[in-house]
Amino acid sequence: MTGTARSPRARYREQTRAEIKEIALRQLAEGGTAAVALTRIAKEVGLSGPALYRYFDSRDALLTDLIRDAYADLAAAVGRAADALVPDTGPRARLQALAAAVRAWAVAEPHRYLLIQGTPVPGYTAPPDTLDSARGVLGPFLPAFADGRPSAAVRPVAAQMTGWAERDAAVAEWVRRHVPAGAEGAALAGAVLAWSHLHGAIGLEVSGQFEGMGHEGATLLAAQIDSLADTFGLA
Amino acid sequence: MTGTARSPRARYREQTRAEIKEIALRQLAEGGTAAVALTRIAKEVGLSGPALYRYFDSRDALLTDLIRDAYADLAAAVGRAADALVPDTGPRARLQALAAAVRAWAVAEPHRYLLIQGTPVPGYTAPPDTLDSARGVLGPFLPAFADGRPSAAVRPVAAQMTGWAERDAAVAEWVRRHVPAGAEGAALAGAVLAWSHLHGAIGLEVSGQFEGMGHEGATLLAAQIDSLADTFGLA
DNA sequence: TCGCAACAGTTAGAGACTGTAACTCTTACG
DNA sequence: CGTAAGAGTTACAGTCTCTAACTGTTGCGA
Repeated sequence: MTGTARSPRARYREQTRAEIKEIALRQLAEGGTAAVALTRIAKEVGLSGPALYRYFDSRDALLTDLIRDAYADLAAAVGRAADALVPDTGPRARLQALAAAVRAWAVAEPHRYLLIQGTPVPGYTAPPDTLDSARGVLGPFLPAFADGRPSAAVRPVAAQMTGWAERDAAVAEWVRRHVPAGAEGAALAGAVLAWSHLHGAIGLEVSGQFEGMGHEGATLLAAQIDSLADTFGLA
Repeated sequence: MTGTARSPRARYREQTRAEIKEIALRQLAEGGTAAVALTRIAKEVGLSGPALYRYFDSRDALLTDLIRDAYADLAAAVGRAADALVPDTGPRARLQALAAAVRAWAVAEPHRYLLIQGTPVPGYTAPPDTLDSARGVLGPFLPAFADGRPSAAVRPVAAQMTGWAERDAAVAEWVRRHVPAGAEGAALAGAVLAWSHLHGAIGLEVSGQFEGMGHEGATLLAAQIDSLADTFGLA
């Protein structure tokens, strides 16, 4: 690996950065984004205030790093779930497994999920690599739709997605890494729809809007994913 | 109406509160929740700092008020859309119209939508009347599912919803106001699923995650709602 | 081996913000 | 018309981000 162990100084630096992030995550879990305060982190790590600016350009930079980490972590979780599937898993079961993996990650670390999905923090500091990160999460979903036959309801989406893949070479290349040629539109549409379903069901659950009702979460998401599989005629 | 004009003092008070909220909304639109600052509001309204605490107990109280207003506004928009439907509108068309109304409101005022759907602000200060507010938005969706036949995919959700309605009298009463008896489970399931679909598609669009792709938003939501109508066998 | 540049850390402080305390002026109303 | 409630004020304590200017340390090349 690159960057793991260079000079002793660089190693120490990485270690301190990691410690800062760890404390920031704890604060995030305890009080949301607003509770992440550099001064308090500094106190906890035994440094005095401005020293943290040696490690992060600003509070926003720290949060951005946290966001990137969360995306990577989620993508890894999804990837692990995909790898754990037995080879002859049907597309429907694959979909359910991947969706469950996303939800499990989100429920286990709600604050980190909210960090990803909520409005970033200040204005719209959408980092440019957000799209790539989303691709990392969504990639394993693509193959499930390779043999899908989109119903009339979602065919307009598939058409738009085909157009997108034709215009954007990077996207086309990404899709082609997961899916045989010819199925780009359907696969993309399926992935985006899956994303939207995940965002809806998990977002509601994680922001605690399912308090009164006998908590389902898993049931709701499973139902939506099952419907999605129906919509694409998956086996 | 009650509370419109009482004493001259009370009237002035209401006026000032309204002015404060107006400025707060502008700040919200310009820089997100973090940009709403009492001191700057005070400066703009011509008062000096702590005077605002005569009108709002705290910054959070102000934001909570903004959230309540946003919910009420959205519910009103949905209600208006429902009232505008011609009497013999089919359930599928009704669903599409209501969903489009929600999306239109959200796209017109993204910051207010994010205020509603995102993590409130600090921790989880979920106001107790959030559920009622959500009901106000969701109520008009219920009748669309009165004659619905949930598919196997969503039947587990309907079952859970039936159980919920049996346990929670307030919910049961609310549902019964919109839907004939016997259809509670299906109607509730449809409404919650619709909510989740809306949350997913609109949330992604409003947080700007659809940048690269040929912007759809409306297409995606329409497709999801159409699928939902399929799932419930709506005409 | 030594010198110095890059690095890690410090204190001091400016500026924005939330919220409290103590006080004064004004006005509605009994 | 006297007074209590309300609207507003200044002063201030405390938290936070971030900059400036300075000091101590370390590792690396000459």
